[in-house]
Amino acid sequence: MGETGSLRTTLHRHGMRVTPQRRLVLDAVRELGHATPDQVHRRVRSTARTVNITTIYRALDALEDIGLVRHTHLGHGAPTYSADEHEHVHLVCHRCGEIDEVPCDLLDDLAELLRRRSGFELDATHLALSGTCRGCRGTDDADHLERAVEETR
Amino acid sequence: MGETGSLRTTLHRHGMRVTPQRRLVLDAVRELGHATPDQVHRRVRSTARTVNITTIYRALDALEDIGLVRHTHLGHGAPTYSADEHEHVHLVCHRCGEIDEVPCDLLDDLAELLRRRSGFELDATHLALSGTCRGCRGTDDADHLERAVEETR
DNA sequence: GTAGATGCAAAATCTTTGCATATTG
DNA sequence: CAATATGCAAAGATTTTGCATCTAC
Repeated sequence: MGETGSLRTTLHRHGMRVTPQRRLVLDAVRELGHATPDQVHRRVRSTARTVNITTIYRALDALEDIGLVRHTHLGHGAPTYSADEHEHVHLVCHRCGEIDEVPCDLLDDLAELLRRRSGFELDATHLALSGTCRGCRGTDDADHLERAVEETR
Repeated sequence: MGETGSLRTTLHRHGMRVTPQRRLVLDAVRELGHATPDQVHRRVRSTARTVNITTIYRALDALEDIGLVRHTHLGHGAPTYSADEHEHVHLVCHRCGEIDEVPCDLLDDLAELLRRRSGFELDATHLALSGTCRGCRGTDDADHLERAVEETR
């Protein structure tokens, strides 16, 4: 009842209604960790066949408005949604596409720096950092090196 | 001839050809700082009316392949491309959409941390950090506070 | 009962692809 | 001349909108 209570009260506080579709969407997001609207749709459909993709988009928007889910852009494609409580920073390898997750508090120092320097309040729970993962580093370094050397002369 | 030389040699090294369209696209990206394919298209069109949006996409891909431009996802919409030399971190306000830019080296410590911890080589030049800008912090904080208080009881 | 949500179909975006033609090296 | 790039039209993919119907409260 805890989870449900949270959804119900949070929706009500914003003058929104509790519907089975919204419950299912929130459940799907929580179960999937992070997922695109399409993935959420598929998940929801496995329980309720008739739910339309339009409803998924609208439910995700609604849940995001009230702060129960967030979205992040992990790569080229569609945004991925995740539950509010599912907090971590994504490390996206631009080479192989692999996504690693690390705790948000690794960014505490940076957050403090940005706050002081620019008055910017970093939201580390939204974050995707791109770079090269351990596995790809060997090859990638070689590539860059070759290019850099040729470039210099 | 420096700029042009770089484009020419870099393209050639990858077995690609120098075309007016590619030059214009690269120029546009450099002039615009960061821009969506559509914005690049408009810019290029102001000089060469007939250049097709398809060509913009292909040119951006080509230039990205050879490392002269990169793209970042700043928000919901289209990716924005920027020139390789145009390095900075974007601070994207999820409230008002404003984009601030700060030097990459603010992330040096974090990069070192991630390298040691996860073997991940952070590419700070690709980066968009989301959060709340100074201007929006007042309102946003109030919002969160209200919500947090109600949530707790 | 009424405001708000859903489903469906259609439109709007954004991006990619196929192919004939044109251009670069 | 041969390999590549471009333009155009059409197809794909993703997301949004309009509207009639339905549902939560």
